Amino acid sequence: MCSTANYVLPLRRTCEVLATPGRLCGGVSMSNNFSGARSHGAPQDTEMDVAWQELMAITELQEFEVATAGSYETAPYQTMQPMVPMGGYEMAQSHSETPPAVCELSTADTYNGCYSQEVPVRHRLSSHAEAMYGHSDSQRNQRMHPIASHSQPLHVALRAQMNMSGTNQGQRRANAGLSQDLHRHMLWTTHGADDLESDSGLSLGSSPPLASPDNPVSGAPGCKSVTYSDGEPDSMGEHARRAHIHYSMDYQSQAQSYLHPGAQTSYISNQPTSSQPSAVTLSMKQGQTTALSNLHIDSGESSRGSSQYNLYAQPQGSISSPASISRDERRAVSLKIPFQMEKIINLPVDDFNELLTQYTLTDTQLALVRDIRRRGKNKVAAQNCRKRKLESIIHLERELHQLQAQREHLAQQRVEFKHSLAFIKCHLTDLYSEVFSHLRDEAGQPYSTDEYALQQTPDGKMYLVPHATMQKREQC
DNA sequence: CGTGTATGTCATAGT
DNA sequence: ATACTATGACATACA
Repeated sequence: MCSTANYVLPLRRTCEVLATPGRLCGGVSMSNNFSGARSHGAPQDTEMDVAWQELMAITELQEFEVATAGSYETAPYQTMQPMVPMGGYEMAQSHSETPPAVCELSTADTYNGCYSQEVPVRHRLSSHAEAMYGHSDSQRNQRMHPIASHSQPLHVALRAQMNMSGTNQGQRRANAGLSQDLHRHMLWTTHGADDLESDSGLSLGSSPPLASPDNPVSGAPGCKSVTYSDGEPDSMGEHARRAHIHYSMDYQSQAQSYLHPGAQTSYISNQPTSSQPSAVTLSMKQGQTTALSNLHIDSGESSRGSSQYNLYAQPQGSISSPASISRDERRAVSLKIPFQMEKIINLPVDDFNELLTQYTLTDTQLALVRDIRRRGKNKVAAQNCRKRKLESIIHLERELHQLQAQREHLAQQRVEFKHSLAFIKCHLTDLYSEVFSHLRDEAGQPYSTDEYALQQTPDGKMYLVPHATMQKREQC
């Protein structure tokens, strides 16, 4: 067993730091943080390493080391501005894993300067982050309009997402699309409908196909083989669509008359002449925009979509005045559903059922009404779902930016700590040399740093220890 | 004509 | 069991 008493060299007091012979008291301005400091020929280097290890034992620094070593940064955000050097330190120094051997920072001015700038720098960092990402507190608390302030990254993210799903889509469309089309084709063939509805608006399972105006109800009410298709020629060309304008006008004026009784359209010509298509079309657009405004939850939406068709030969690019009614509305008209679409969709279920009891509806009508309700609710749900999705993307982007700013801040702190540590090491070296220079042996001669080293015990006492003894002790 | 976006619809799981 | 909601996937219109 090795004991301290065996190798402690009694020291004659040669300076004020020696309170008792053979021991140095903690009067020296050495911190206990460096209690493990020892000397092996080159005392500075070894002690520095120990001190360095202790400092790096700080959790935050370790974590930062890991984070830095991970190099997980994403390419799109590599363009962040370089870290702002702290005080008089250069960034190049921050990447030097080996502390400077020569203390160039051993002036109090430099040391103080290192921290005196911390607050301003933090402020600068914060401002920098806000400038980069627009994340002032006021903005954080305010609901962002999608695409407004993050249009580019949002679109990038969205595109990425859509592309991802699109890839999947492409694979599925080959199969699912084929099977669905086949399914539809069989359905329509079965029901004798030659007017294929090319989009997915056809209810495949929830209700039977119904009659269309083009294909007048081939069966009596309740006949399961009829279809409520509006006969919308989805698959026909624009020319063919325009050929249906006459029919559509009558059809929709009828829709206006009792689907939206509150928006009677005196401007609608029940018998539009082919010589006045433009004027009639314009009137229809305006009237329907008003009449249908209640149907669309999100008033900002255009009429685009698979179930709303532009039958009125709108000039290309003019989408500001949606001029179509939904397919379900036309279906409702064709089956003479005596309710407003808005009521069908938005009434509470009890009121809705009560409404149904007030009329005698055929199974076909009933099925259509329920499908209209389901589709209407689902449409709103889809709109909300997409809004949430966008907001979620925005939130994640914001979080990403905040984390990047935090990372940058931690990098700054790391630079600060490194330089502080370098300074402390230099200061420690100076103190060590100073203390050692004051020590004298019994003959009044100074101790050689090659033969002795100062060592501090955990209780703060300082000992002058021969190197040979220390080596033995290490072997114990 | 190909591509991206917006929207409606369906299917399905969960509430 | 029924109605409703949420969401992925698909289809379509449009720019």
